[in-house]
Amino acid sequence: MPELPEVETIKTDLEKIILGKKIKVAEIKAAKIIKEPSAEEFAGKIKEEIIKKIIRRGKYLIFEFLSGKYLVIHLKMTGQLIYGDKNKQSKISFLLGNGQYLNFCDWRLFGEIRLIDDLEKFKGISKLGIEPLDIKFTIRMFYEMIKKKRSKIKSLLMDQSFIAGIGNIYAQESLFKAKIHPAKIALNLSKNESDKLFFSIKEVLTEAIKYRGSSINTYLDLEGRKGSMGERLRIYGRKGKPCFRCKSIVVGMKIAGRGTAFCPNCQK
DNA sequence: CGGGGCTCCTGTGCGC
DNA sequence: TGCGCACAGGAGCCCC
Repeated sequence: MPELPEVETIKTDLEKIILGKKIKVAEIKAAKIIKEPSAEEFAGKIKEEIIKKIIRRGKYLIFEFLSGKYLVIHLKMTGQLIYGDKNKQSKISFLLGNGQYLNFCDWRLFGEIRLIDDLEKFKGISKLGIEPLDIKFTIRMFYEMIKKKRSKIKSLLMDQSFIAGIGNIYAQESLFKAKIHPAKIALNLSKNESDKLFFSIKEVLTEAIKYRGSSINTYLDLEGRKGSMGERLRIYGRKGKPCFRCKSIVVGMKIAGRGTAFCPNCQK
């Protein structure tokens, strides 16, 4: 799914077109995506809400309404938000005050939408760890955090309660950039490795935002366009191909149930 | 605490 | 050609 850079791209695009607009109606074709309240209640409650602010927290996209309520969206693996005409594949369509639609599309139906009164009462958000691009996330803090952990470093990077927003693509990219083996136990990283990984995370995420995210399979931005970060990925999906750095054959393994590619020569 | 497996879904691609 | 399995950007849950 969209990870932090993809959600951030949608967020900044949304800010340009949707602030101050009203949601007239929500048309619900796949009720299972609405997690709370019930789909019927959701449709009734969201009418006439006016969008005051757009927030990203981890991989969550949040609409803050003038009323003080929040629309919380998680795109999971294949969710998309497409703005414009009504979209045939749309699972939830929001008709806006200007006659345009915000379409939530999601062929795997893993996506989640909630309308809630209090953000912090929602566990999915309250348990999230630090934002990796926040200035409060420091090199010193990162080392303090990882030196207590016995888990594999890649599992840790993808743990949303540890750091919010990194998923399977950018965890692999950050580790490749820092030349660290994805299965290395976190507390065994040296201070130097920890520092390299810290900068790699920031650089990889920043680059991915600059190039508007990776469109490996399904991710599209608000206008239905692909991001160009996919062409810039250095390790994700390259199992069996030569490493860009040393030409060794990239290998794959499963970590936390997820496919993981790494260079056995560069990443120690 | 950590990790493995399964689950929610649909679609694609590969090996036999 | 056809079938069945593995796998896909997420993450919660159970169990060990």
